[in-house]
Amino acid sequence: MPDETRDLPPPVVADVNLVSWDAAADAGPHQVSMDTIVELCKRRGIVFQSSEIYGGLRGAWDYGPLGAALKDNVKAAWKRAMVQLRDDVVALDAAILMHPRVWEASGHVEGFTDPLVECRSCNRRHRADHLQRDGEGRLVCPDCGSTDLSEPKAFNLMFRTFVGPTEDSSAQVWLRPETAQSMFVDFAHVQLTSRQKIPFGVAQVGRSFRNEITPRQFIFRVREFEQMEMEFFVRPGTDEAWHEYWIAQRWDWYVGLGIRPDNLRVRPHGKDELSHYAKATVDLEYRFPFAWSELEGIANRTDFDLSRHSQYSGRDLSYFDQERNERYLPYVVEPAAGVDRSALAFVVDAYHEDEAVSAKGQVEKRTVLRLHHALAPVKVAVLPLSRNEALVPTARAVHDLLRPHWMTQYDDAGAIGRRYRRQDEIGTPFCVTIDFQTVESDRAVTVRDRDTMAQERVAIDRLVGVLRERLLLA
RNA sequence: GCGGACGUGGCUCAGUUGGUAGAGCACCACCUUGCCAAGGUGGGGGUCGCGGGUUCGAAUCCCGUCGUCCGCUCCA
Repeated sequence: MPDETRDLPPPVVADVNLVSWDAAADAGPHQVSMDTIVELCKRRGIVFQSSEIYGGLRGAWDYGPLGAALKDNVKAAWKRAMVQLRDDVVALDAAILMHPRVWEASGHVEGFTDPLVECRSCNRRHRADHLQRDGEGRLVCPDCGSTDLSEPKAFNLMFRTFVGPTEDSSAQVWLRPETAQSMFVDFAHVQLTSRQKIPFGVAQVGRSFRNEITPRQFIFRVREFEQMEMEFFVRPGTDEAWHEYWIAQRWDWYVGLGIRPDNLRVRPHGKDELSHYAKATVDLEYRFPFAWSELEGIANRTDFDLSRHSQYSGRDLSYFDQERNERYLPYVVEPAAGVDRSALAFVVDAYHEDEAVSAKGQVEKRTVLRLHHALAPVKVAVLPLSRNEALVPTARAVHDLLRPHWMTQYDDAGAIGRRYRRQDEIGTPFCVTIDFQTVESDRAVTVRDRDTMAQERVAIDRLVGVLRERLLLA
């Protein structure tokens, strides 16, 4: 007798903020403007425009030293939660270039390259060359009969390139518009070699490319971006429960990394909004300064993808469930997140302006990025109280002590208060300060907390241990 | 894609009716202070997004182009 609950998810303990779509709720209050975020990112070398000295390229952005570290941290946190801490998800790192037939099977070639018109009455899209015309030669919508159609447009949202030296059509390939397809195409191979049983998932972080008509909102909508996608293969009939499960899991991931729940919501897609492959989709949305916008889509893709790839490749991608003694084509639940969007949301949510009392006793504005420790680009800054020659060698030694453990910065330029502010602005959780007492008597340093600005004196011998305890790295 | 606005040193901006660019902050050096930013002195850095045109002469006028923002559109 098979255990009927074996392939079901654990119960969902949901405090998920399920909301229905409400356009009126669109204009929420924002603590910080996008301009401020963009300016901070540019000024501190976190993110700036690609190819800027040539005038820039639309929809392409470069991550500077701190941004690269932030982005790496986001991806690492995702892989840790999705793969490392789980028995039932394995990783994949597949090629961006894939056999062109993949995109025929997936529906992307059809959907992306034909001249399409959109009906302004019923919002359906149709191939312009398949429509009838009325007596006056106007195209007619086959669904509602309206002639109010948009001009035909080539929806060429995939980037095209060529393998090999010749640019003939047989050499044409696409840059992938999503990472998901490699998980489907490689499904059987990964399942076999990893000895996974359904339910299980395949996770991948990687670049995708979409020739968006209108890149917008800084790094929110771009043409080259990174995705964190996981395809979770389940037995048909258990898909809806797993869908709920993953919605809750993904919610917890963002909240666990510091996103305020008030700024996060789950928006189920309406029927008209569903993709061709999906039975149900929800968007996990963040309240960006410009609008509530999608961070991640969590879709029930059914067996659409495996079925299509079985059909197009001629390979049987069904799965034999030994325990149930039955063969079936697995259903797929897919949490698909954007790295760039998440990074942006983490920065926006972490941005705070508070007040601090200056050396002169005046209340001054302080900008602080309250990033989760796991996401902060720099974990510890080492600051000698001054550049005095009595302090510098010890400060350097302390820095050398810490840098094997974490990403650190050493800074001795300018007043100590200014250096604290610099670190606050990039979200460094702790500053370690070396003063005269350190070298003259107690061999201890002060550890200063980013959020409270409180300081504690810690012996250098205990420093690594204390910081390890304080740093919440996952 | 359409309409509007904009594009001056790393950042934020000023540049009068066209005559070959300034400020604050930042940065660097030195001095000073030394636990929560912007004290002193000195210094580097821009030819005004890019290309073309008008003009004796353009950051300043015109055209094109690239890019940014807003609205609409689009958004697998």
